[in-house]
Amino acid sequence: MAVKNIEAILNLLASTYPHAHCELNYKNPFELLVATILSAQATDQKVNQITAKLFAQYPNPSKMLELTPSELENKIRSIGLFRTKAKNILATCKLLINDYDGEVPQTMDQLVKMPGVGRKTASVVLANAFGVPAFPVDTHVLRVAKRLGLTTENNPLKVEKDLTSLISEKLWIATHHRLIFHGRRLCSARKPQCNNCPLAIHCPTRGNDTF
DNA sequence: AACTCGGGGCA
DNA sequence: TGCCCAGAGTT
Repeated sequence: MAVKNIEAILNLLASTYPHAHCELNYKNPFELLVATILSAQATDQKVNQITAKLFAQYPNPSKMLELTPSELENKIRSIGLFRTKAKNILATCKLLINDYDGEVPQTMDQLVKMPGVGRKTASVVLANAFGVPAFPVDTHVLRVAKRLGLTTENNPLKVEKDLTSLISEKLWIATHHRLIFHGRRLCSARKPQCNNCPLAIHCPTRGNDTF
């Protein structure tokens, strides 16, 4: 789809959020993969306070597999969905060791086969850990992109197609992070602060919080 | 498309 | 208190 103000919107996002970045703490692709699995429906802040201790003791798949499911559950219990996430993380570690020599693969097809890894998580790992062009679409991106008129779709994959065709490849991950920051600060799900929004002049839905 | 998982965040 | 959530998987 064509968006007349796309350049202006991208420039305003860049100037408003010049330092937007991945807020998950990690030192290697494996840590980012685990942290991103943990981040589903949880804040990066909560994930970081868990992974700080976890990664110090279990920095790779084989170390992580020294933990039983219930032991790992107890270490991540302070965030939600802990049983599912513990099971998925351990299953993913086994897959990494069995099929990838303990390394994190660098393609979307391989990553989304991992338990607990969907397209959003895979995109985060590809873009942030490997510099592979990818555009993670989460609920913030979904909501903000739709409000800004960058897409009319509701399906995350279709939204991703719209955004990646609309925006130059080298700006994908930066724009992703800027949309996240914007979605948390001003363009929140409830009561968006359109009065203080520097993008309002270009926003077709400004003042309308029903999107 | 509509569930389920789940403790935390926030009104 | 009672919603909703920085997704993914199953039905």
